[in-house]
Parts: sequence; C-alpha cells; structure tokens
Amino acid sequence: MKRENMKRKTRYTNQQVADLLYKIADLVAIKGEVIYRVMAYRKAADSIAHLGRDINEVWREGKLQEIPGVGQAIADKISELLSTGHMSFYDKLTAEVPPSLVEVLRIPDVGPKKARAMWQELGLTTVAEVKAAAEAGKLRALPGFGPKTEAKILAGIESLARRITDRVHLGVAFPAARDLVGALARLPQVRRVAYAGSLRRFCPTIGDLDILAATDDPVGVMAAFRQLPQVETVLLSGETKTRVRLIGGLEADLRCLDEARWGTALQYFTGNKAHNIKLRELALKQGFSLSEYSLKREDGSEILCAEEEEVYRALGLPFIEPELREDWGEIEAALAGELPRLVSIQDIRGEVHCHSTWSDGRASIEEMALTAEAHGYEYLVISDHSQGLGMTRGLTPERLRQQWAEIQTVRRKLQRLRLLQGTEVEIKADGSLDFPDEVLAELDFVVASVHSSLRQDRETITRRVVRAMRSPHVDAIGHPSGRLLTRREESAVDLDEVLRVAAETGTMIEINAAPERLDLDDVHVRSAVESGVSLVINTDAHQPGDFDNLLFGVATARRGWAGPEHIANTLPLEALLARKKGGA
DNA sequence: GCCGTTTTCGGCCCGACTGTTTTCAGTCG
Repeated sequence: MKRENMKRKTRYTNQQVADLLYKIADLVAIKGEVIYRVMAYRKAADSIAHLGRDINEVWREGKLQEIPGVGQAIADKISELLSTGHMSFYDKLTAEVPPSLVEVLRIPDVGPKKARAMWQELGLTTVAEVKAAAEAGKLRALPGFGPKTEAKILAGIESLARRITDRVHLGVAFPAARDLVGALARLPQVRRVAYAGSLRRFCPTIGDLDILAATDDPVGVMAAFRQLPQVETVLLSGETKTRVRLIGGLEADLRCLDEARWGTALQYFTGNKAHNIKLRELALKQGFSLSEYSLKREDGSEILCAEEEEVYRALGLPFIEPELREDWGEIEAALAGELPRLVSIQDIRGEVHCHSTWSDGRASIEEMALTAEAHGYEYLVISDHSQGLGMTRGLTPERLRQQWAEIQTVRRKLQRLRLLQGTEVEIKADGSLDFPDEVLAELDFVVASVHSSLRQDRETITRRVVRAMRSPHVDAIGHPSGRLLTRREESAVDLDEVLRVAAETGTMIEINAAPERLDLDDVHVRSAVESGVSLVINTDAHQPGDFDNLLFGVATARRGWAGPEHIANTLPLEALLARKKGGA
C-alpha cells in the first residue's frame, strides 16, 4: 500500500539548501572558526537563495561551481545532499556543536562569541536555558558579560517571543517610513531626509527602517527623533545614530550626517551589504577606500559626494538603480555598460485584473473605473471572481452577463478610460476552469488563478496550472505562487515549468502588486525576462486605494531587471489585446 | 571557504555603539 512517492528521496528547494548553508555558517561561527569561512557559507547561501534556477538542475548539469561563492568544497557538500538526502559534514558538525544554538544566536546582542561562551562555560544550548540562567543571575559571571549584558539578553528573549515574525511587508513598512520621513522633514534643522535600506530597494519584506537626515545639528535632531509619538522605546542613541522600536514593533534607525556627504551615505545605507562590499572592493582596486563618509585616497585626502550618482561615477560606473543593488550581477553589468533599461510607473497604461462589489471588492465598478481614470489609465479590465470561489461571492455566467450591462452603463460616464470585462477565473483542483469555454470566449481578458487546494504536491499543482495555461481562453495566470508574505508560504508549484509553458503557449504571467503578494517574485521575474515570457503588472485592486500599490509591482519588475518591453500593460489597449493568444 | 587587472597564496569592507574594559571585544548593519 506504499505509494511510489513515499519511497522517493526528499527533494530540496533552493531555499532549503540555502537555509542549510546559513545554519552551517552559524554553527561554524559558534565553533570559533575563522570568520572568512563563515562568510563563505553565507555568500554561497545568498547566491543559491537568489539563483533563479532550480539548484537540482544546476547540479545535474555539473555546474554548481559556476554559482558565485560556490567552490569545490561547498559544491561537493551540495552534491552529496542532493544525491543522498544528507550531508555528512552537517551531521559531523551538529555532533560537535548543538544545532539548537542557532536559535540562541537569534537573540539580539548575542553573537557567536557570546553563544559559545554560554555553551562552553555553562552548558546552555537552548533559548529556554539561556533565559533561566539569565533570570538566575548566572550570566554576569562570564568573562566579557556583566549585569547589563545579562539584562539585555533577557529583554532580547522577550522581544523574540513577542514578535510573530521579524519582518513586515511593504504595505506596513512603506507608510511607516513615509510617516517618519515626513515628521523629520518638518524639523527646521533638517536639510534633507530620506529612507534608505531594503525599503528603498523595494525588497518584498523589510526587517527594519533606515532613515537618513542631513543636518548641522545632529544632537537636536536625535533628541527630536526620540520624542516622536511613533516611538515606543529607544534602543540605542549616539551622536550620529539612534535606533528605536516604533509602536507596532517595527524598528527604525536614524543616521545624521553632513549634507556634503549625502551621496556616500545614501549609497551606503541603501545597500545591500553584498553590493556595498563589491563596490568597496572595486574602490580599493582603484586606490580608494569607500565608506559612508567619503571616498578616501591613499594619501588620506577625501572626495565628498553630495549625490549618489557621484559615488558611482567616481568608480567609473553608471548610476545603478536601488532596485538592482543586490549583487545579482548589476556591478558586472554596469562595468560592461550593459545595465538594463527598467520599466517605470509612467510606462503602465492600464490594468487587466481588478474587482468590484460584484464579487469581493469593496467599491462599485463606477468607483473603480473613475479612480483608474484619475490615475491616468487608458484601460481597465473588471475581473471579478468566478462562481466556484464561494467566499468571494463569485459570479455565475448569468450574473456575469448582468455585470456586462452595468459595465456598459458605466462606460458612458468615462472620458478617456476604456472599460472592459474579464474575469479572474478559478483554476479548479484538477486544472479545469470554473467557467465553460463559451463564457470565457466572450470576455475581453481572462486571468486564471489558484485560490484553493494550495497544498497539493508539486507535480499535481504544476500539472493543474499548466493545464489552465494550455486553454486557448486563458490570457494570464494571476499571482502564480499563491504566497502571502509573512503569512503563508507559496504553493509547491514549479515556477520554472510554469514559465517554460508560458513561453511556449504565449500565456502572460502576472506580477501581482499587492504588497502581501508581490507574486510573481523578483527572482522569477528575472527568469521570465530571460526566457521571453510576457508579464503583466496588476494591483488586483479590491478598492480604489489599492491602485496606489502599483509602485510595488513595478518595483518588483525592476528588481527582476524587466524593461517596458517585457510588460504587456505598457502597451496601448489594441496592442495588448493583439498580444493575447489568438489575438489579431 | 573562495578567489585572481598584484596574487594559485594570502588576502578577504568599513564604521557606530555598548559594555566591560584600563585599551578593546563583540555585535550589528
């Protein structure tokens, strides 16, 4: 009665391989090995997490060592893992260093040295044991520890327990950052202020906010910052740097600096770390030392950069857009003069996926259309859910026809916007569609999505989506992975296969701009761009305010190196319709 | 452990803040 797939070896995803390498890095650090060995594991893990190709495939082709940061030793370990399902190096390592210490490392202010000390001196290997020891006042006796360190560790454990997740999506981080920047901009001493960090790069999730302020009065600005009503706790505060926890739990750093050094500072604090390290290495080769303060020549004299562009120019590079700064090859491309031209929000002419009160939207068709028109859109497709999705009051074919009458009425109230009718049709568990072909054939644009049975295994859910893509009526696949950032993992669907079939069938793939989705994700956008898949950016708006999310979708496209030519809704309506399957 | 416009060996980005220290180590970004 044993099924075939129960005997099969576990298949490792890129993320799982990366996570194992991160874990090895932590354990090797606690073991006390040279930091460069630790960094090597982390670098390899970063590369694999953002590979954009299935690691199993790369391994089968024998090309593991072509991955940046993967040399002979790490390639051998990955090979062993993928072929046998275990890694003897990891087994040996965890026999020496208890793997639960990785959790201890997550306590703020506990790094490898402190974790090792607590483990070696007091035998503490879990967060619970550390907590008990701290409460009993046993930590302060350790060399390098004191009462304050002990208290900090206790507070750190508390904050770990209180936080559900340590990252938030852009829909949370972006308004919070705008709010802080606005408050600081109102201070008379502040000359310039901006957010930097992962938010400026539009990473899908954000760990904390990085705010920069140019001022001649850092002490005054820091004092004012600590007093802001948004601030719950001041975590640390010096002359140039203050770190606080905001109400709601998000943490924010404020750095103050001279206006003349704005460019180097903004560049540095935008990151990411790997991009910065590579930039600093490039600077060293050219005889400079680059820091957030300046470019320093070997004789110690400084070149100040008031603008970011000057930093890149001084290193012989064109400006690199923040969304590209992930060390995914952008510095090499910049050196070669091969940076892509990125799509911008002004390029988007309309959307083909939004909802109304006809299903689970919160605004009428008219409100949605007028808002889209006010945004300068040329077209909008109303695409309410189909009948099978009961909780969204999905439409039956009959109601779909009634909706058509309303769309025609609304059309008369519009100046420029061209309003069309579509659907977000449910892809049922077996891959069939929730409307018959003759109904789909009448619609202007069909988005097909998966909302149910998201836990199907990889083969089943992939076959299901592929079957939908082979329908001549399906123009695009909506939010293909089904992830909900910080809440729900993506489904097991094989996105590489989805993209391959998309290219073959001419099915468009959506970049859903809702900040909790950003689905297709940046890494696969890059694969789509490389394989010639047509993408479409939609906010999936359920109310008028949701159209403002477009910038998150555009940023995700930019992070995947997409230009306007890769995004179908940068086209005028007729050209977009012509690009559909069987389009004129 | 990785890597090469100086290198196949000897490097590997740079700085702020805190706490425990008599001058610096650890952590963080």
